[in-house]
Amino acid sequence: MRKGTSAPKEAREAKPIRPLRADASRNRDKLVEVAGHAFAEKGGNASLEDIARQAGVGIGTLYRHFPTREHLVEIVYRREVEGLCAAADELARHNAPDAALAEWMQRFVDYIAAKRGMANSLRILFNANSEVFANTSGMVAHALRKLVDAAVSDGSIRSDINSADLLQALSGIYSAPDTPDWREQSRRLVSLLMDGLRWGARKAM
Amino acid sequence: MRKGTSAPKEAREAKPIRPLRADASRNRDKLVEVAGHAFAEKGGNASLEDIARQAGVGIGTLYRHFPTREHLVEIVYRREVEGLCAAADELARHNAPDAALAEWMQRFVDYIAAKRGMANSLRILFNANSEVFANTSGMVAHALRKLVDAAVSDGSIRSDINSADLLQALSGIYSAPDTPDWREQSRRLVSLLMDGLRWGARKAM
DNA sequence: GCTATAATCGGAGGTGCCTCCGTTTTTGAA
DNA sequence: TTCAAAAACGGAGGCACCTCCGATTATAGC
Repeated sequence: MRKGTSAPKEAREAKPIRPLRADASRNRDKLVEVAGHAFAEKGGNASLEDIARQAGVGIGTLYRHFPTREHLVEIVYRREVEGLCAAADELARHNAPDAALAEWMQRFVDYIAAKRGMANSLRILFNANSEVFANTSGMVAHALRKLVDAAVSDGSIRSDINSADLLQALSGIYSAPDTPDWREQSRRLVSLLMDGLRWGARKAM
Repeated sequence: MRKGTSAPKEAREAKPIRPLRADASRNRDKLVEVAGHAFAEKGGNASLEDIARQAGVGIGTLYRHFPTREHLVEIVYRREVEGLCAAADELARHNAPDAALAEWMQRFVDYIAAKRGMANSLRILFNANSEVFANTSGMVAHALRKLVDAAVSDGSIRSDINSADLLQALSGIYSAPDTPDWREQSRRLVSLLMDGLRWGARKAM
């Protein structure tokens, strides 16, 4: 939030009776896409006017679709979580179960790295509207569980661990302090976790 | 924070070798005073330009004294905590110990009520600079302890409770959700606490 | 294809943030 | 008292936020 005296926003996304008009829908998609890049690059307070400009629409259009900065952050956030979770299925189809798990966790780290910049907006969102997070964190847990279960069944990782434990470890990564080499450190940590998981698995390495 | 692309602020209050020039000191005091009212009335993002205007100085002067909004919030906050704690001694001098304690807790509630508006700035401050809070919360604890100890010694409240317990209860008030009748509810709660404290005291009521 | 109309666009405008720097004031040493 | 240097003042300027509403455009029914 920045503007001084304005009252708290209450505008909620009215459920459209009729589908979005074709141009509107196009613009909206473009805005979300551009915003994703902008937030990743410049953090959670990238200029909304820049985003509108890059998407080739007026600032008014941006605000009609997303009444507040947080609305936009939320959509971007949700879209990326969905992407991350979809990638889990994709990875599982094309890799050995343990490799899929390893790769997915690395992507998780990258994903979190991108989100650190918008931490502040996400926090505001969290206070206002925590159901979004309930949904999305549920999705992440589900994706992780499928990968872990597959790898356990396959015998490529040990069976005395469950996905909740692993999620706990990954959460720790999220809340670690924001040092310059955070990303590298986290990637090493994930490697370490994977080694631990493979050690003592039924299937020899 | 609102401005988009600006880098994080690092400016710290340089410790002045020489005392502030007379006019500067006057302006600074006036700014803090006006800011106190403004934050209480309009919340933590009252317009800084308004504050400067009301204090009769230019916006540049405000920013020279307080490089960020949070600096100003911090000073106001600290000043008010000090006032609250000083009031404890004052109350103790002019009232019976239990009355002093009761009154002080009510003032604590009022004080918190005023601060709810600036919760967001305080949170940012807290992340950046939590030593301020360590100091001030220590002061509050100390003030409360003196009042409680005096009332216990005097026999006007029961002795099987300590000031830390009471502080815990008061903290609960702080974190309660922000309903419209928050203040009234909290005042009643404090009354209730006081009744509990007096019940079973050595000295009959 | 044509048109009425509902939906959408887009940018001007008012406000706030913060910085920068020329101008003014205070200070203290002569 | 005088005056040069140091300190402080203050507002213009550039950018961003968000709102409002006249202009534009897609859509549905004919």
